[in-house]
Amino acid sequence: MKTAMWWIRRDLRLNDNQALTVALQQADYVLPVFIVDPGLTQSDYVGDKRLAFLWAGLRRLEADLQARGSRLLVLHGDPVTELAALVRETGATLIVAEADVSPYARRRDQQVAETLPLQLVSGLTVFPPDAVLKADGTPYTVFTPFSRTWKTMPPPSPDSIIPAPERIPPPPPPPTPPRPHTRPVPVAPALPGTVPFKPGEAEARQRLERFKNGIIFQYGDNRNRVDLTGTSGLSPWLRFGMLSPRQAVAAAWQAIELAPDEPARKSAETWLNELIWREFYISILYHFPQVRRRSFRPEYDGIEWDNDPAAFAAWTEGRTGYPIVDAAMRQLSQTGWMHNRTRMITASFLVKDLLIDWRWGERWFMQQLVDGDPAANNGGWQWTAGVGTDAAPYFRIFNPILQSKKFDPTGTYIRRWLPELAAVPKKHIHTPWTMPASVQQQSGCVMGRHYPPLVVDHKQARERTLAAYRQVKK
DNA sequence: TGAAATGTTGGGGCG
DNA sequence: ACGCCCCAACATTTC
Repeated sequence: MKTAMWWIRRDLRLNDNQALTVALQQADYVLPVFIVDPGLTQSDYVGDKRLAFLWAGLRRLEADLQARGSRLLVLHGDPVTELAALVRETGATLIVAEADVSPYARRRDQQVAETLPLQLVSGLTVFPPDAVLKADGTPYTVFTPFSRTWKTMPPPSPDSIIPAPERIPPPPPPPTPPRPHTRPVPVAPALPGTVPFKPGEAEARQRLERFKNGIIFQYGDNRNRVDLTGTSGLSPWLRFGMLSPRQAVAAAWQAIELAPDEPARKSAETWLNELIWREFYISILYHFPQVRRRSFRPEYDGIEWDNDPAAFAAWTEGRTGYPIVDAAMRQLSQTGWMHNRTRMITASFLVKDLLIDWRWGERWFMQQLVDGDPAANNGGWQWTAGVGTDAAPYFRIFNPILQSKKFDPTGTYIRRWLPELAAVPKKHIHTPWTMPASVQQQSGCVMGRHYPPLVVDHKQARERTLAAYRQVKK
């Protein structure tokens, strides 16, 4: 009788799980195992909020496994060592895992595969990165042609989504007692009260269903409005595979077909495009792993950044004096999530107003975001900084005041995250420094006392950045 | 998935 | 009546 391990990494789901399916097909017993790898949990690019979501997600997965006659084994340590020991103890002849693309994950899996029977299975994306290539066999570096080819490939239909197995047969108890370092999921700092994410695939499916039947049809108009619920909000679940990309894409196609009118159809297509952006950046990280450390266009690594630690602290703590930036940075540190539009605004502000290396911002986002994903986060930052694939031209600089007026027209978002501005009149909400002294008194928001002065003047900052970028251009 | 600077046009006030 | 100027509104170019 054959035992396979299902090595869980970022596929915390029983539905539509290709790795689990392969393990069940190829063995009589399946042993689900998660390894708490200090190389990951103690990285500079990880933070409490994402870890807490992961631990809570594992507990949920454990319950789902127990309902199917199985259990979750959680090991702590180096994956190569732990898996080798576990193979010895259980006599497992196969380890199945969903392939991952980050340089760390690929190095790790390569080491495991040198000595152990590791089989990697697709599932992180709808199509594996090797399957979406230009006619000459090289990878795309521009989004639009990538998405065109991607869309010509057969989409996942609703009935191709693999249902959760009814039973996952556990291996017979091992002859030796469990090793002492086989411990349960770390009792993590519970999710801070303000982090609004309930882990698990049931929650993910519910949210997808709700989104698919309503919000998606106004996505085109509302997705950029930071004061509305216009986005899917599914990123934390996608990040840990509590929702499979195939499930998301199948839902998008369904919505496209069921759309009542043309604008609704366009809206659903726009959301599908966002899912394709995710696949694009995963493909970029796979084919160009060096982007993790360097700009995709290396000439831009010659930029003379200002990198002022005080300015960086003002940015991280949400006290730049620009309300839209500060509101977003507080939303991030309080909830572990930020609206996509404000991700662009705050990123542009760090790079092009403060002239701070985009990697500083990339790291901070990874430390704060529950949905922090190396590929998408890196791609987004390089895009904003104008140093990446298909990037915004370097001279495309967001004006934080105009962006604020456009995408938070009533100031609702600002007031939600910056209570000190709650009573500031609409006229001044995007530019509180323009309040006359009497209005400052009335609204209980005195500049310099209740709210900080501007850390930089946008107009001057813009000129400085254009000069710095021009410098390396020539 | 930008914004600022510069150019063009045309209506209206006014001498 | 007419030309001049101002400037809003829009278009184009530039960063």
